[in-house]
Amino acid sequence: MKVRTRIAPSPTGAPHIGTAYIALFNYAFAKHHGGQFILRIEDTDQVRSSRESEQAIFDALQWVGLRWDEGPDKGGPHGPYRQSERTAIYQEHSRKLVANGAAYPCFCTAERLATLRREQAAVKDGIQGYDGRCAALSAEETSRRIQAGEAHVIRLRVPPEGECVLQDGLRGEVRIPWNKVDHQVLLKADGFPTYHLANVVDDHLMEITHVMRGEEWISSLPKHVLLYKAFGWTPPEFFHLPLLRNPDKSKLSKRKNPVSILYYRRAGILPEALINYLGLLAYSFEDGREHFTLDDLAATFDIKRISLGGPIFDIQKLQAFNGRHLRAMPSDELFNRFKDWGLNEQAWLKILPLAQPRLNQLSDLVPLAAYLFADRPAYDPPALLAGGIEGERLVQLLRIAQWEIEKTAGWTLDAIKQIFGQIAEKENLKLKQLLPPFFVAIAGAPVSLPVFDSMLILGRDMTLRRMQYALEALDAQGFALKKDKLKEFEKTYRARYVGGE
RNA sequence: GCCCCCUUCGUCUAUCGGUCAGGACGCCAGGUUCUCAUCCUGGUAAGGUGGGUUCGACUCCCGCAGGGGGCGCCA
Repeated sequence: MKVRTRIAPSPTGAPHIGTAYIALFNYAFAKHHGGQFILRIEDTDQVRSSRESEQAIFDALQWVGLRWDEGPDKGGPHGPYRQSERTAIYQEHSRKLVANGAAYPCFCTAERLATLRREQAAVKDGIQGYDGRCAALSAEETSRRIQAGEAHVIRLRVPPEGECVLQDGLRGEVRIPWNKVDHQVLLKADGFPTYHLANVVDDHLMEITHVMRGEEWISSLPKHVLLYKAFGWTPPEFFHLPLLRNPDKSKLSKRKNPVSILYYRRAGILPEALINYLGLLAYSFEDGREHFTLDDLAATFDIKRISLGGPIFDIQKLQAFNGRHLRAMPSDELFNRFKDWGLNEQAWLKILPLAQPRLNQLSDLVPLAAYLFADRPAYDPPALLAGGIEGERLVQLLRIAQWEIEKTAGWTLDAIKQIFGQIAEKENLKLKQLLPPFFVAIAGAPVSLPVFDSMLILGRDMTLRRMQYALEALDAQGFALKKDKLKEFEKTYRARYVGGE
């Protein structure tokens, strides 16, 4: 049997470091067994998915050197590799499930479900999940309502009792009572599949033999094996890998850590160092070596050597490994790395028009532009407040800027101008009043090259990171929004910015 | 609240019942270096807890505790 593994990211937001981490093990396993590694884009969430983000995933995975054998950009015998282009396949499979009784149409509205959830939450010790109302509908009523054009989803029929016995390649047997498994929606009212249906159908059709994915999926494994069974398919082997964590041990999140692969690239992390570090998390070589390449990992990979405690993503150690790689390089190679990284003619040609009006001597240029090549610009935290905006207010403004920056479709000068123009307007500030702290956050000083152009040059991920650095600097001075206040504020923000644009 | 998973230095990990519990990052100290960094040497620091099983448990089993994940027409 030919080994086939896959990485199946969702193109929402920045390409996640966790994607590279899971992809790494899938890649290593496939290559170790002379098999194939497939990239599939899971863009069934029409609202959150974007082509821009998909492209960023391609770039990020390519950058770290995880080459896929089949994927949306290069095709293959089992395409299309983008789930949004496979809806007919899912619908057809969904029909099969309804026909053989493994699934059923459900007409319950979002409101009823919300009420149901609220009621269930109120009952202590109560059961959770769909109550199965539509599962009991007669065939006549069901078809009559469908004929009438009533909106409906397709739900998975789950055994009412008993236990689902699962096999996880790392943990062995896992048992989950069926009555704890929800009647999962498989096909949404818009005709798009949910993760569960699309994932199972695709993994089978794409002949995936080994599924290595995040541990967060283990509790939906019963649904997945049930689906394989309902289709009459042999399930692949499953391996649930431990999740990357923040220093506080929660699941790695962008609120607490930079998670964009592109940020690390911009910050000057070498792809081979990132791979080396990621491979060190949850995995160890039998011979104890700690410095290795992707090829080394693939050559010796043994999935049984994955350890199960969720590793904390430690940026400091990543930097230490990066430094070792960097220092070991011959100068000429290092020089080439700098050029690839962005210290090149192209970059200077972008910077020069901004710097030229400010030059008196040639020697002025590099100091003026230094912050564009830094990770964290150096400044005294109080400098952020010099513009006159009070600390807590500034925290709010930085947050708003982050949310708006994440939300915006393209990263262009116009988009950036619009973001800050809008913030100034909605917050009742002149741009001139709003911007000083942003100059400091981005450039490290209240005067610098134009800040919007700087953001454009730095890129979205690095811009976001500098907002985060500024928030940290403010936090150190006692200005921060605590968890609940932040949530509250985010609601206010949504109402003002997202609702009424 | 319910279900599932996990548990060795601060952090990443090694250990296939018998080890002075090893390595790496961090930190500390010393050496090299015009300074700093690098590099080298040394040090610091760990088996959550209570029961079993066993001649012997970090290692196997059970309870508890702690941590994490899941409980969406998100993935």
